[in-house]
Amino acid sequence: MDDDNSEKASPVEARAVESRAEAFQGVRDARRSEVAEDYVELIADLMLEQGEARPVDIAARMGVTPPTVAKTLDRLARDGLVTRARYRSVFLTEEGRALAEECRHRHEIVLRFLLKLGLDPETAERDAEGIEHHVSEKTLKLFEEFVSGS
Amino acid sequence: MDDDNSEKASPVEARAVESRAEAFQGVRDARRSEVAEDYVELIADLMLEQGEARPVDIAARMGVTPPTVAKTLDRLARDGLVTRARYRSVFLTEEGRALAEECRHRHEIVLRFLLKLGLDPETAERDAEGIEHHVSEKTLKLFEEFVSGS
DNA sequence: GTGAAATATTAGCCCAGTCTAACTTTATGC
DNA sequence: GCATAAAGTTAGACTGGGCTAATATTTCAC
Repeated sequence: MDDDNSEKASPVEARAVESRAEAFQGVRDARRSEVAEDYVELIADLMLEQGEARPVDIAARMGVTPPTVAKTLDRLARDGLVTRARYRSVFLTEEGRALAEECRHRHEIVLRFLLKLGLDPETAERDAEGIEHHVSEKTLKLFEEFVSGS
Repeated sequence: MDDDNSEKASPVEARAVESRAEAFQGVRDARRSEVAEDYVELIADLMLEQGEARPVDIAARMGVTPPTVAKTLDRLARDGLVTRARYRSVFLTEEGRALAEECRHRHEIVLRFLLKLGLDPETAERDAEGIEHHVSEKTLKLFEEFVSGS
């Protein structure tokens, strides 16, 4: 594979290694914010549907237990995405609303893209949920073009 | 939004909630195995390139520190994906090789798909890294068709 | 073959995200 | 309006995945 086959890395190789490492770094960063994005998106949905976002409903839709929701909401509050009062529903801050809107938009595009590609709605929804957090702006743009194109 | 606007959920709504919860559950499952997949894929690459996979090289390419690699490798060994001896390179088990091959295949398809869509190689590599773990068999099939088609 | 450099490991810390069990508060039915 | 049910919280545990600092081992140059 190498021109020298030993461990003295060429500058070109070093650059490739670095770039690869950055890619993984990026994926890890995305992972960290995934849960937060899922929550704010869901909270926005619930507020639309029911006028408020109750932890018990968040738990049901996320498929986790209420204590997990509580801990996560504390973190979101700490990070300025939601406001909450004990034993009350949770609400989005301005920042939270903005993030939710951005996520909804991204989710929408990815979903429509998958559907246009010919995927069944059920699978499209599942895959979109996982994919949406890992799609760069450039890719999203291409997805958008593909959806509206022809 | 609702026909009744109260909290007594209809069976249809209950089904939707359940389905949503399962989707998130699936994403969480995928997240759990992502790191393992990245490691076995990388180990396979390194063995091809250099004949062996050393922790120090894994660390460099993953963009993490050697202790993190050590801990992860222990987990992979526990899960039967790699074998290792102290102070020695790591090797894939049969199961690990199979997983690596499957990942390589998936990665390849996702990457080629993104490139065909018109994405630049750098971004395509980054996005593929994140997306590949969240693509269902059905979607992969569609990607494959898209790549070979026309 | 020995000493320095490179590599690998261990110990110990942190945070996120999940859980169960136990407890508190709020909401509801009668 | 009170008892009970529902919802929310707290406490405590576990796992994964990251880190730094310190230690152990191997490799390599000479």
